[in-house]
Amino acid sequence: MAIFSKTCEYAMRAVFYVAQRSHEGSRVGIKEIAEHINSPEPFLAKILQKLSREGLIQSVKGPNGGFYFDAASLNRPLANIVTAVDGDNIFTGCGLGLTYCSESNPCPLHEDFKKVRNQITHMLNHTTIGKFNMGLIKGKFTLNK
Amino acid sequence: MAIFSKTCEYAMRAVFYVAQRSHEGSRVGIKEIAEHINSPEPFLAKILQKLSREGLIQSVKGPNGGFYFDAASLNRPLANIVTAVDGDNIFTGCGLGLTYCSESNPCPLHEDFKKVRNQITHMLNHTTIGKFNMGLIKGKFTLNK
DNA sequence: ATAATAAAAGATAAAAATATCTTTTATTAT
DNA sequence: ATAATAAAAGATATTTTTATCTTTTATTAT
Repeated sequence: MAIFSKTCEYAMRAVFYVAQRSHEGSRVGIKEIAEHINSPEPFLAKILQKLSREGLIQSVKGPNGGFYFDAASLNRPLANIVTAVDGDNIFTGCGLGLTYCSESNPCPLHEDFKKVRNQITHMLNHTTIGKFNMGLIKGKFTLNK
Repeated sequence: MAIFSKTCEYAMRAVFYVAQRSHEGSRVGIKEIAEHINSPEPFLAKILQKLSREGLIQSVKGPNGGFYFDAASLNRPLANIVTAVDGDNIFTGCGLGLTYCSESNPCPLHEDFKKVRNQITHMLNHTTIGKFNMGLIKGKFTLNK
């Protein structure tokens, strides 16, 4: 069991890949994205459709079409993507799955778990979609396998 | 999507409840546990059976039987429970789900994600199964809903 | 206008996680 | 020994997540 769902992992990897290609001035088709991030193509299509509907990623149909990010979108935090595909439970939920748990009425793990959530929140809010463009272009990172 | 699976949430809540009752000198049946932590009884049974097989929780069959923790088990870290039910992906896995990702060949999120994992690892290793017994007995915490 | 391209949408399928039910085995008290 | 109790084990069912397939719609180039 991983921290993020498969859906979310694919979404994050796809977003990083599309961001890099957008930075280079290209649009990129589903097939190419799926190949480069090693995800099932039709499943990824569904994920990107959702992001597209929410305006988090841009797309155009037809020849030379594909997905891309405009300048504003490249500066959005990864947190937006995670929320869109997985909801906000990871930012706010109780570690023991208790609904009563809150700052004023904490569960046993609350204080420790809060630190974990804060770390996740910080990470996802401070990672912009375009943050790794240079590293990806330079081949410092890869997103497949 | 929560950090831990439902299975794992139930396991942790159950363990805390049984620990408290063990501290009081009682064994406790599946039905009572399930009621107090608000989990489906037969599903919880499977989870506890697994923990029992691995020697992480003690049990006796028959009248006056039930689950309990011996002194040694009360001092085990919660991490053992999590590993038993969910594996060790949460302690070691990559945030983007990449298998190549490692300290020497990191993915883009590696450094930030490492902090998250370390926080989780620390929390689960420093929380013993019996840690909240007093808080639970005094009614400072509850484990249902 | 037409053909080609690629995303969007809708319907369906497979796998995994979650949940339930039934039978068996071990233990205790009588 | 017998009856009662409670966990263990095995088989089955449901739900959610993950994955696929087909049809439609929009865009571009000719």
